[in-house]
Amino acid sequence: VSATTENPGLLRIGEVALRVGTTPRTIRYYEELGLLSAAGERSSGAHRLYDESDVDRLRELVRLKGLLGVSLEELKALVEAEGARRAEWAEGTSVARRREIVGEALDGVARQLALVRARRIELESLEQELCARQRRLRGRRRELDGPAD
Amino acid sequence: VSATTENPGLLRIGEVALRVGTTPRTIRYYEELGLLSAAGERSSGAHRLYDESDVDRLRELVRLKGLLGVSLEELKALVEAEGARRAEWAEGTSVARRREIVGEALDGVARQLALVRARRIELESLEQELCARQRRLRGRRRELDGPAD
DNA sequence: TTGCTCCTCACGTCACGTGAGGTGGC
DNA sequence: TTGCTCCTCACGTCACGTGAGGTGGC
Repeated sequence: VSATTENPGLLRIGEVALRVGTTPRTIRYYEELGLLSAAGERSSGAHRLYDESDVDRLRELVRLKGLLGVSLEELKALVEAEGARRAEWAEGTSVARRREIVGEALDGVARQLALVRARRIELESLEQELCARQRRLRGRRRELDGPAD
Repeated sequence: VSATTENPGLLRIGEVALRVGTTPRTIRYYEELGLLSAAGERSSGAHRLYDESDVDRLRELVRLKGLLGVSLEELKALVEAEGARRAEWAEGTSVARRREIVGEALDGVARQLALVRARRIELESLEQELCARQRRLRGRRRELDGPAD
């Protein structure tokens, strides 16, 4: 709820962890691996400070890691490739190179979609089985409650 | 492909791992934790032998662990509770007790369904976002390929 | 006898959790 | 000054991976 007095919109690591649904330890670990930029310049030993864009980025990392089921190393490669494409695109380049960039981005999206769809299909199958068990159990409960024959 | 000569339908740990899509190390670890019965009696140092029902049980454990996202300790509690209910049911008991057993089973199924549905909904949301990105990228690709104005 | 898979330690790894002891901003 | 959160080691944990050295069945 409270931030630093002189830095209006900035959050400390505990607040960020709360908002994203993770822990300070995890945030420091991701920074150590190079998944998060090092939270601005920081005199060593000083508190880390984050803004809203840092919160968004972290939330997306946590989400992708959980839903795609990839390692942190794979996740880092994934977001770095995406970042490199965006940077090169914004920098301005030839139409031929832009076509390549779009192609690589489409490949990346296709790989992620394959992972997500496979998991969703398996989850739906398990969900159907659980629903079937639920119906059978409710049937048994009705039998036990009143065999009103 | 080959089993032991004198024990017709039995499989060794490597074959089981292949069929289930896991590793011998994981199977031994699950046995150590008590998730798998100790693969029959075994003179110490002898090879572990499994039948089809062991394969099915292991496959289900691996599947539930991956899809529910629970720890092995939680998974053990889950399947042990289920086993205890089935055992007590088969043993034969009062109608009142049977009602309780069905109620507990329904609670367990409801908890698993909640986990599965939450994950499925999050996956569907990510899938929609990825599809939207895919459409935008395909749009850009068409623009780059031929601005046939 | 030669390979093959298996066995049991036991140390390594990944993604953090959890104190230990200390510093910094309201 | 008192709490609070923060800091940096650094060891612990969970779910295995990975050799090291050895035994057992075709």
